[in-house]
Amino acid sequence: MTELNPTAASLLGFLHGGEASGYELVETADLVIGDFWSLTRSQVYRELAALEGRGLVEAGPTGARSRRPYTLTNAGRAAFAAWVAQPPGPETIRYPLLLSIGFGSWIDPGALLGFVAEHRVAHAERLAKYEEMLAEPDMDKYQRATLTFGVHYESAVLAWIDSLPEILGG
Amino acid sequence: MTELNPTAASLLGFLHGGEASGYELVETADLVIGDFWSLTRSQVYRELAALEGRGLVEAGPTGARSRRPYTLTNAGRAAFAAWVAQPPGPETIRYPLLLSIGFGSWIDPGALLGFVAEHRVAHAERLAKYEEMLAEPDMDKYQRATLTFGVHYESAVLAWIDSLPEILGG
DNA sequence: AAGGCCATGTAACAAGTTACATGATTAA
DNA sequence: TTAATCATGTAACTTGTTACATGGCCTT
Repeated sequence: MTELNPTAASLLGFLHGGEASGYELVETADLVIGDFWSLTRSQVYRELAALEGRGLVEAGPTGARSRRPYTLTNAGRAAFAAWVAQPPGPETIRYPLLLSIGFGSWIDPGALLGFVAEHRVAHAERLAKYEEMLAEPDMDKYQRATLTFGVHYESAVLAWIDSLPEILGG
Repeated sequence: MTELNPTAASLLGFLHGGEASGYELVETADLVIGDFWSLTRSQVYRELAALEGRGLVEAGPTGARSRRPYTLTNAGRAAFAAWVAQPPGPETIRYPLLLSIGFGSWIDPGALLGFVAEHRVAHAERLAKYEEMLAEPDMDKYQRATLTFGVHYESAVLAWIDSLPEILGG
């Protein structure tokens, strides 16, 4: 039994909440883990097909708009349980802005600072979003933990951005 | 002329420093951008082949151990210049530990904190490494800027980790 | 001169992205 | 009742990963 990849495992995780179509799973995943685990529609459909092939999920009868509702099987529940018990791997970050800065000597200084400024806006917005969400008092402590990561991360990025003029300016 | 992807563009960037084999480029890239732009050997060879096909690099005569030294062409230099002038895209993060925490209600609490603790060690080490590197007085300001990101990032992760017992413990 | 290591590269596969297709709903 | 929109999915392509192959180099 080949290992589950984190994307497939997450789908199994979400299916614990009851049946869902691929489309709905994408929505849920985007909302719940999308900020630290990117995935796309096509991926989800492919994983669901693979999971069905392995007997970890079952598709119910096709409904309107060719909606195919998936449910967990017992094997799927077991596979998920085995997966969550494993230690998670290291994170990967791919940060194009850092490439721009790393190759900054080939860029017009004004343009470079412009890139950074534009970038800053998006981070400030996400930080605000996370803080707003955290204000919600009755929230699952696990989601609170992941949101708190978001706050720390975005704050760090903003602090770093604000330190750049001093580093690059001189 | 299709766009360059950031990996290919980075290779062109490094080739400004003179000829290099694929192997050497992997080493350089790992060292210089590896912490925020992961890439693998196979990718590099594939990109080099593609770049050669587009006339952006040229392979010199094959040497010992079938080493193939690549050099930039003028077209390559131009393509790189065009690429660095573009605004960089958003970063992507994939953080398996956050998945574990998000699905934390299915994990034994002790095991979860164990995962976190193990993770913490790696981050503390990287933070120390970055700080040590920054102590070097005569360093390119662009590298200093990217290293400073590393310091902010790792510090944020550590602070977040240290806040977890309070969030999850209660 | 034999054994192990290291530099170099390739091939096969898995995961991720982009662009497209289609048939319900809903709103004008 | 037609047009717009939305839910749903597929196909083609690009990127990323893992595992393997090979032959020069160094050490004893």
